[in-house]
Amino acid sequence: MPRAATSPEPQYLKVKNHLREGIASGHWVAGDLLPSEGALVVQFEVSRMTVNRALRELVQEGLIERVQGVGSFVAQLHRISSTLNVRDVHEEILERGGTHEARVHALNKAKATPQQAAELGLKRGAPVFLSLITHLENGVAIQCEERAVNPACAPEYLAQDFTRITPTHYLLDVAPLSEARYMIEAALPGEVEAKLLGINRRDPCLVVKRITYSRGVAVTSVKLTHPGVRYQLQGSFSA
Amino acid sequence: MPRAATSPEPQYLKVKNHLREGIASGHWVAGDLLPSEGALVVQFEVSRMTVNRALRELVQEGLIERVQGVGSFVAQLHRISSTLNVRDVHEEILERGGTHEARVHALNKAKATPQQAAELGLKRGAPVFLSLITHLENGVAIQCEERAVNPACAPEYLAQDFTRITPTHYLLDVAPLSEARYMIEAALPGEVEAKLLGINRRDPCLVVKRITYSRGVAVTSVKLTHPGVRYQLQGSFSA
DNA sequence: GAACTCTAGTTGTCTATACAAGTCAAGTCA
DNA sequence: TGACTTGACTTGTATAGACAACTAGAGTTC
Repeated sequence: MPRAATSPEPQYLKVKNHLREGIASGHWVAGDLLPSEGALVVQFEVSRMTVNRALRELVQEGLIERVQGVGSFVAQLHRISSTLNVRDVHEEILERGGTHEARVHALNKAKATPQQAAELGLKRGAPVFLSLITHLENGVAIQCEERAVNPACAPEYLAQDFTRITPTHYLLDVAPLSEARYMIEAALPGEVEAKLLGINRRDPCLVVKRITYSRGVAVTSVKLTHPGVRYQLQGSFSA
Repeated sequence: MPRAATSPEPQYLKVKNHLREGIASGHWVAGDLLPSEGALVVQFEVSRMTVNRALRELVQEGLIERVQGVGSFVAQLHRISSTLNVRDVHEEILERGGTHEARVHALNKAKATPQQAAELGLKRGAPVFLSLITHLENGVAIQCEERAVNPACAPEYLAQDFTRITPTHYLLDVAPLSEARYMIEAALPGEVEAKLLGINRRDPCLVVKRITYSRGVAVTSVKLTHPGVRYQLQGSFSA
């Protein structure tokens, strides 16, 4: 049977929205058994593949859970999860309509400290590239970026002009991102960070530590220090 | 044609992994044109629906982008995005193997301050329910929870025993979650928070502010203050 | 050269069917 | 009673084909 030709909204979305609304409205609550694929096929007069796609996507969105042989259930919505974007600061500032300026305070080769070696999977004392850069939005420092780079992944790192391209951007170009670990905490700035950010050592900072991997190899570890008074992470979540 | 009966890994996953690995290995880099569905159908000897599913899921994961009439391309991986779970503190502590204890310091009705009214979409001076609770992990305070609740959404809020069930959990039971906004920042604790958390007023704190909505109506706004030295948000991301 | 048409190739959606695999309860048999 | 079988129902995956919507480039016409 050919589909209704003048359908603006795809059929699978109709099924999906029907279930979504039923959950949002409380018609089905967490744990409830939803209609089976077969029942939805009859109700919406579509093929099972279409219903199946709708349900698979709802699983993917975390709204429902399915058990083979049993049925589909409304998921426990007892967690508020949201996509946190840890983004290139340059793009982020431009998106806000601000101007971005980077100041390179250090860019050199050094022997890895034990911590750096552990984070990057190098031998203690092996060479690493280090950079210390502050990022300014409309002339005000909002991020202090302390970075250690695995030389094997970006041999030309020291030759870059980081006032023109951010290390994040450069490294993503050089080494395809495959994995990242991050940690967010509140802390007081060190002496260096306080000076570079132009803040008092007692001013709280939002610190993001991140290690990124490419093809299973640690490329870089970075500590991003933001003045708490000038920087927030924001986001929203929609069921 | 029947599928190969003894296939442990589904066909669509084979296609998906092939493309994923090609991207991770740098065989295709950001912006590259990927093989068309038709080409993959020939290469893997599967139906187009199977290839299509693989590609749709890769779009969903942000690894590729598709343009109708043109082709499929490797996405710009210039953002590290990760699912941030802002979870019920009770579950979170139990998952770490710790013991959770809640202390209710206040639980009362009051007139909404202008800020509370604005956040919850109420009239200034309208009644709101307020609670002030600290959460302890293994006897140590790790979170101070200051909450304002829209009475229309949870009329029985004041009658709950929040030493037994967390407000987060109770509210999610009463009002199905549909949307949330959050903000994460570093700040110094107020006098009350410092006292309740047993920390110095100069100790930096990780503050999460969150407003949650149910069916478009604001249910609750909450400010969660964590001692920076005892609490971190962590996560990982995998392409 | 500029505007238009046509066409091959691509993705987006949908169908009808099929078999595999898992669950559960009713029925059967020792 | 207890162990086993059977069958109905569910989801998971896969197929072969179809039409729609869109794009880009080649070809045609003016």
